[in-house]
Amino acid sequence: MEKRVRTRFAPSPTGYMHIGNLRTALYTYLIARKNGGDFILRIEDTDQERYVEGAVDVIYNTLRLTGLNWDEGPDIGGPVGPYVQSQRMGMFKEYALKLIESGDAYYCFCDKERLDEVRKIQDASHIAPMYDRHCRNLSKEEIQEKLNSGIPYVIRQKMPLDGTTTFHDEVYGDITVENATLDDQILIKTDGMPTYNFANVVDDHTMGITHVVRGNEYLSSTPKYNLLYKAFGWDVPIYIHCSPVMKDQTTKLSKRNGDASFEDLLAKGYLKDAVVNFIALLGWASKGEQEIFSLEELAQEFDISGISKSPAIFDPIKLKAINAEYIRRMSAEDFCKYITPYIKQTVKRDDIDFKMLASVLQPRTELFTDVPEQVDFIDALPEYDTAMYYHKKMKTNEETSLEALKAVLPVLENLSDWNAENIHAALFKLIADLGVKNGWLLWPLRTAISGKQFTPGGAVELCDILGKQDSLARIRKGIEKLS
RNA sequence: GGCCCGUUGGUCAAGUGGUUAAGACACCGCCCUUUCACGGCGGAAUCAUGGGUUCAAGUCCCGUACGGGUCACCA
Repeated sequence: MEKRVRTRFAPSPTGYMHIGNLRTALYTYLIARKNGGDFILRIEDTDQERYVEGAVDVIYNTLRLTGLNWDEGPDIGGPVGPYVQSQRMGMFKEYALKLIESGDAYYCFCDKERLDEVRKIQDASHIAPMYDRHCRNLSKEEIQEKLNSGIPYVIRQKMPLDGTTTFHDEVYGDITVENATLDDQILIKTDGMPTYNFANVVDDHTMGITHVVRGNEYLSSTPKYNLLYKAFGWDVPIYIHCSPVMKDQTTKLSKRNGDASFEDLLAKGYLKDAVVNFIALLGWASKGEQEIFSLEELAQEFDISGISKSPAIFDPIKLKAINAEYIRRMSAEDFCKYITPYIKQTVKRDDIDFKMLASVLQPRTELFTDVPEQVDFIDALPEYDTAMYYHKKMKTNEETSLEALKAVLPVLENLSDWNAENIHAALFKLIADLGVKNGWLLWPLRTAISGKQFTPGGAVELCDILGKQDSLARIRKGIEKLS
């Protein structure tokens, strides 16, 4: 029987959800769901110096909001807890001791000064900085003596001195390194606590993790992990290393560079589902040509073989396009609900039919935050230049526009039942009567009532939205300006 | 610097030895149209580079260039 798939997202609580991290979480989640397995959340909080208040909540909130629901985690528990790394600290030393017994690790009593000295010499002679294995071959007696006299020690991994180590990664294929290039890394620190590298391996194994998904900065330490699994006699997990999300050709997206975090993107008006969809596509391609996916669809479609090796540049323009696609696919009711607060930022008058306004806004909204500016002409007619009445293709200019507005005014004044249908009928009858092109009449009208170059909707819709009184007042204002 | 990894249009990318080298975003043009959008149609635009293997190379091998990662008692 196949082993049940178990994946884990193991973030450090930094108080900030980086887009690259969220993408890793997403892929990790999707692999679990696709295979009917478990998605586990483990908080790696052992770096006390980086401790940030409320940071764990940022992780919970982001995962919940995006729908990346975990099956086991600190808040809901599970069979292999605890799920907070700082609460697991007791178990690691005995694992390290086992490795000492098997000859895969050793005590090291070197102090900081000696290590610094060694490093300095290596630097000076341009040798790769590495522990010089000074304590690797101490006799049993020497070790016991130092232990007895209470000299502080660390436990280091004993790397093979020759040969090679090969591991397989689902994205990068087989990677082989010379064992001689592997440092005898520290497993247990002077304070008895494990290093990340050690804790990670032991945690992943004891939690039954089958697929390790992480950034490719871990590619170079993976051989050491593999040797650890081998030393313990444990099954090596399936590795999936993901290339980073870039800001441009040479720079990673990062907090330091002031790049967008997930929460920043939401604040900028992006829909959470659009962001998730976009980052899924950043470094992964589906077999088919579909690009818009719900989380459920992604869980169906996701395939590790579609993950790309090369880094992907975060393109805000593409994100915006996907966001616009999500907006267009919303039901009219939902859109109206979402958009109302944004409209209200600039529209204070209470005689506006929001439903109607929303319906003209929907096909031309890419970002909710663009809306306030789009509707800023509704409360009051903005100051505008009469040059706007000139339009080459419409064959209009200031004179023809004056003529057009003068013709329109009485017709609309006499319109008793003010709605889009009637306005349309009246205006097109006038156009027919005058024997002019639609634009000759409608371009100046739209200009007069909006004072804007671009508007959500044409003259008819705008008249309807603004109401009879206001529309007529704006037309008179236009006539005045043009006279 | 040592080691590891990567490189298909502006961007995301398909491609697994034989393709007119998909598709999407962006861009340009046209159509629709009362503006802008939406929608429809079309266009320009890519295999980093040099060798080799092969009847045939974006695809396999070697070198070069460029970019990234990693070399902590951090995670």
